[in-house]
Amino acid sequence: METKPEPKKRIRRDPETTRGMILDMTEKLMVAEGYAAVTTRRIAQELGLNSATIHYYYPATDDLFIALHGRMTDAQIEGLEAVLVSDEPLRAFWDFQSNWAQTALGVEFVALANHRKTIGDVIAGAADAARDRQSDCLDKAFGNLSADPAILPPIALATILVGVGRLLANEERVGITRGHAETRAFIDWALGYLTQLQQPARDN
Amino acid sequence: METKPEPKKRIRRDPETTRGMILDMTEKLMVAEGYAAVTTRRIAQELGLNSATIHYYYPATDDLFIALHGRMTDAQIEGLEAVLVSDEPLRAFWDFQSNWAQTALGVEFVALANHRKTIGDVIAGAADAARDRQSDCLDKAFGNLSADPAILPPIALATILVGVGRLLANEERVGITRGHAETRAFIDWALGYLTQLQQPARDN
DNA sequence: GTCTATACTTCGATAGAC
DNA sequence: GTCTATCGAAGTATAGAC
Repeated sequence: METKPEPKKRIRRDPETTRGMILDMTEKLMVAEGYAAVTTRRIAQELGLNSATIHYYYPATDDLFIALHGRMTDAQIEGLEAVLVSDEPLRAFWDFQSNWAQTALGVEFVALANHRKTIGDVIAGAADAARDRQSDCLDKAFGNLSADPAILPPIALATILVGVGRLLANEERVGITRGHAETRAFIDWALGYLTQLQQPARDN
Repeated sequence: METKPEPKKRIRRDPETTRGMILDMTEKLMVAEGYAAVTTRRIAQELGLNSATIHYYYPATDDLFIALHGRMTDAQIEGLEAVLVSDEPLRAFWDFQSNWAQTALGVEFVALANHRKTIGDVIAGAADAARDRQSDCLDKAFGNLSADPAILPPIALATILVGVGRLLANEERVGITRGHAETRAFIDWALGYLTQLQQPARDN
């Protein structure tokens, strides 16, 4: 006996609420299962929505990724503002980079950029801008972070901290932990050293 | 007028040759377009083969990834052996990590591990072993690389160089270059400093 | 060892009812 | 604004001819 399934209730929501729900779920899926797990059907299923609804807000899947990337970039800038007003800006920057949950998201976007050339351009431009922003942030908070500023300019320090932070976050996500404790210990020591180095210069 | 297409010629190859061709193409696709671009049909098309042939050698797609990962790990170990006999092992290690073409491949595998939990375990175990190996390598070539070995043990240095090297290689692949020159300059300086630090200790 | 052919699945995207 | 329904493309995997 085939019984015709009841038609699903149509719940009318505020458009911005739905947009937010969709982006939240996209982010969740990307971090937990990788960008390839993001499909309009999967998002709809997780949210109890219909896949056509996803397409209503984001006509193509690329639109979805680009929108989420924009939101991520905004959040990153906000986070950096907080670093600027911290007591220990350098350490705050490191904590932000190495523990920030969205580090994993950034890695997924780089991988995605490699797979889909279309959105690669968008992401590449935003990443360059973000590094400038990171550099400015360290610059304002610290001036120069070495006896010889030519040796370790803020932008190089930012790049290194981002690189190491990403490796740790990314590897820990898949269960790789060898060498991580030793690395964190060294970074911790180095940040203290750099801060100390900066202190006398500030007094002059 | 429908004309029946001529059946394709069946070329008999040495099995190991075909296996190599398949792995080569898989690697090429992963590096150029990301792991999501690796499909049995795509590989077959690029090689002028039939997709069923791919399944003959690697029944499931996961088998293909695992086989390639094993080959990559072997190549990595071979590369490290070369580092051991270099005049400047530390610099050789860095060159190996930051310019090595297979860096991009490693990143794809981490992303893949996140997407497919099944092969994630295999990859995680191999990555831990590889880091041990890297550490051994630096250890043998250098003993301890800091005035206080507790500060910067070889495994931490290996992790940092891998992290920064991967970030640079990975970003350059998608056109992100901000801060890279400054970072390379600093790493270059730091490696020289560490080598110098090591020199007197060797003479004692 | 390599091919043809096919069954089954999942995805993106759209038309149109409500 | 959200649903049903559907098309077409692309994927995995297998059976069986050659």
